[in-house]
Amino acid sequence: MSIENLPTRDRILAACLELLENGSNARMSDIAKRAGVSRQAVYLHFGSRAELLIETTFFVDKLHNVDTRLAPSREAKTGEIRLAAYIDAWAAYLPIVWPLLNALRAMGPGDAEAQAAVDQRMQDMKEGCDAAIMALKRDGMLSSTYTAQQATDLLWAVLQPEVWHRLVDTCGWSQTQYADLIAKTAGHLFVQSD
Amino acid sequence: MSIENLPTRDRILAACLELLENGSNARMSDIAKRAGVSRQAVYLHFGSRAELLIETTFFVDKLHNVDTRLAPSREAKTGEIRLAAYIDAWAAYLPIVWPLLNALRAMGPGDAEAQAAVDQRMQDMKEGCDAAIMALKRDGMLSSTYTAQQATDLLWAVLQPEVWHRLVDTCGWSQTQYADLIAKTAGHLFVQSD
DNA sequence: CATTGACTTTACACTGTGTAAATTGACACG
DNA sequence: CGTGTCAATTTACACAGTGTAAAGTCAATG
Repeated sequence: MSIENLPTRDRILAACLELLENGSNARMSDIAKRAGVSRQAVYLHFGSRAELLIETTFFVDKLHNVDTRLAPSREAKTGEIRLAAYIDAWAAYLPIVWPLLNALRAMGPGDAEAQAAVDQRMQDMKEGCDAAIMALKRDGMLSSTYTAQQATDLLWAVLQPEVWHRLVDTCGWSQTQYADLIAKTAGHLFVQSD
Repeated sequence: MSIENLPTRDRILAACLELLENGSNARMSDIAKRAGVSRQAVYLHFGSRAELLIETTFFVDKLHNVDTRLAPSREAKTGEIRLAAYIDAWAAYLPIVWPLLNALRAMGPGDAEAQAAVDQRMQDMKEGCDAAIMALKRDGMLSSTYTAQQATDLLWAVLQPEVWHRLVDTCGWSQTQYADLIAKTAGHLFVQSD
């Protein structure tokens, strides 16, 4: 559709994204073909496949107004609401980034650049976890079961994309089931039940 | 050490395992070199790299008496004990299989054989989750928060190797911290607190 | 008209997997 | 003793995919 008329660089990014979302093979030549451009042209814009994939993650972020999605969490009055809102936002974001994170991971440990990009994403996500847990703590609503550290780590670990993928893809959970049940679980684990 | 004197096939398996555990590159030629054998000899015993990796998982299973480890869980009197014992066994097993699962995953979606092997492992693990949850239910000790289905899925998802890896490797949890905290969490989530 | 920039075409180097075939050496069997 | 056979070796090659290099095209701009 709108994939035409775009500047070449964006057309390549869009093509890359599209192929990954389809689960199709996304070799450099596939992406080039899809973008209607020669394979070499791709290297004119991106130094390597890893770089292209990484740029595509930023592309998709922009495309979906990622930071807007975090507003409800940031503006939450209570820790409890913040936690729920954060999980909600992340859950909605997961199906969008999954193909990219997956492709980056699939580049294997050989590609340090790709690995680092994934780790960075995860680290960013952890900040959100930390903020939510801290908000809970501030409210005196953090369950005494765990230290704040542990709670953050645990929440973060449970929110790993692979967990989402297994639940949705293998267990057949719907997107809303995932979001609801994880939110419920996090509440159960981390929110002080008086 | 004992890597010598073994029949060639086992020497190859041991070499493969050793390299993966080291986190070294485990290309076919690396493995062959390590085993003190020509690269072609490896193909004499294993049809492909995927096959070699898969056989190595079985090799490592035997090496660590995997089924013995599950005895405490199987013989548990109560569901609560069964759950704890199962998590314990799995937690101890994780650092052992991790390098292999990782290598198999790293073969990418292109290699269906490798993917299937990982999925099979995960499916086997899920049976353990199911058994534990069912034992809890039988005892009338399954928390009413989730259906048995949901509990099984959730437990299974939390026990994903990637979760373990992130907690231990990125968050710096010790092996025992992981085992204890996950057990505690599972207990908290799934065991009826009267 | 000349230059510049974006892209194309063609060609090649490199890595890693997997296949094929001829060769060697040891051991076992008649 | 010879003969097979089995395991492994050596050498060679095909193939996919990434990345590099260089020359050529074509349109827009000054």
